[in-house]
Amino acid sequence: MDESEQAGTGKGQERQAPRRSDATRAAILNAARERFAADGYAKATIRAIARDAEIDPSMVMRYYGNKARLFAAAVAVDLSMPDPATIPPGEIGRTLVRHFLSLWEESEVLTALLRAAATDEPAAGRIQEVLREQLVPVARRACPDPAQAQARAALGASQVLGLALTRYVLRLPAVVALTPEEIVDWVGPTLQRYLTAERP
Amino acid sequence: MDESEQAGTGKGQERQAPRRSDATRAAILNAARERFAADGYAKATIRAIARDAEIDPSMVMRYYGNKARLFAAAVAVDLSMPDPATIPPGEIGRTLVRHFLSLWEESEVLTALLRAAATDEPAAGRIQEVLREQLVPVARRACPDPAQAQARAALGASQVLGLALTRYVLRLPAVVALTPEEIVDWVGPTLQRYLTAERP
DNA sequence: GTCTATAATTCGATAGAC
DNA sequence: GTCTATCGAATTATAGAC
Repeated sequence: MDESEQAGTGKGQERQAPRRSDATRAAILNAARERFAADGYAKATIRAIARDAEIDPSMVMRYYGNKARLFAAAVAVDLSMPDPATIPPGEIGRTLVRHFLSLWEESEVLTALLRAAATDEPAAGRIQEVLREQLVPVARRACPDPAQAQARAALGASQVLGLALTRYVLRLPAVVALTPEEIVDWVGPTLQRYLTAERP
Repeated sequence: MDESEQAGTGKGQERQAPRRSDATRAAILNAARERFAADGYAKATIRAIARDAEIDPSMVMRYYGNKARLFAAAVAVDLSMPDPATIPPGEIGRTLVRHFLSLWEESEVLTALLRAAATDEPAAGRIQEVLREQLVPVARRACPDPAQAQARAALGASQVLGLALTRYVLRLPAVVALTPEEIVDWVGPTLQRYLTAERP
């Protein structure tokens, strides 16, 4: 969260007195996340985001410059991946599935990023960065042959993103109907095998 | 392929003499598939599709009425799913993965449909139809408890669509780098388990 | 900081000449 | 069947008054 640049006229501001614009900026980001998650990058208009945030569209431009920068600010992602060393070896798959499910359900950031990535190349690039910086390291520590960590992380990403796609983006009824426990029971072993099993 | 309505002035046409417009219509559909696959529904403009097909944009409207109908015509999908009864029981997962890989690579129809579905609700609805009509029946015949066919098909769809998303839509380098053989070896057992294993 | 007005594009869709 | 011309709507983005 780096919303602390540009102090305008940088005169002495009270420590606990946030700038008047802070509330506005936060409202914009929240509205942007919702709209990007619901409509994707192209259909989420600055006008609609501003209407949701109950401000004037020109303020969005004033604070974030253009639509691409607003999107980038709205989808800053921290997966907070657990350290595989702290997980019982046989429970890595199930633990990761539980972690991902709570990530996707506690915020709309990931849904916004995934939906936008399907048609916006910069967003697809960000997903690639997130995987490389936050998922591959986990695979490297969890799998028996670190040289294969990239391939194993790729397979895991295909299953995790596929679950997210069908459940939160496409909302296929049969996938939405699955309970979190069913998902953990079925998909956990898949991740476990992709990350830790010997080569097939 | 039902491009055989509206014979214009329906006078006697030779059997083997296709209407002059047939070539144009086919060129439009091919260009539309490519553009929808590459750009998604919103960014694929009728103007760009017409330019690729080397015709006038107004012809697209004349033949297909509007953009939504053009898209529907361009993404008519037949998965040609094999009958599980003809597959060795232990090879169902691997056979299906091979089948899906060749489907996604021989045409851009599925990529176009998936990319559009992320931001266009009608397209997402079509994916749901395809799954219900063409994938669930396979699951019903392959799995031990037909009552669970929907859930098992949903899990399989999450993995298959996740693979397609990461490989053909997002083009994550680590997923693109996987060879078809590696994918069959790793993902085959996943589908096998989702479709045929006892409940976990 | 906030808002009005508008510039500059771009798109889907239509009308009509040939 | 094919093309020109254009309408009407929507968008991002900017300039400037208050």
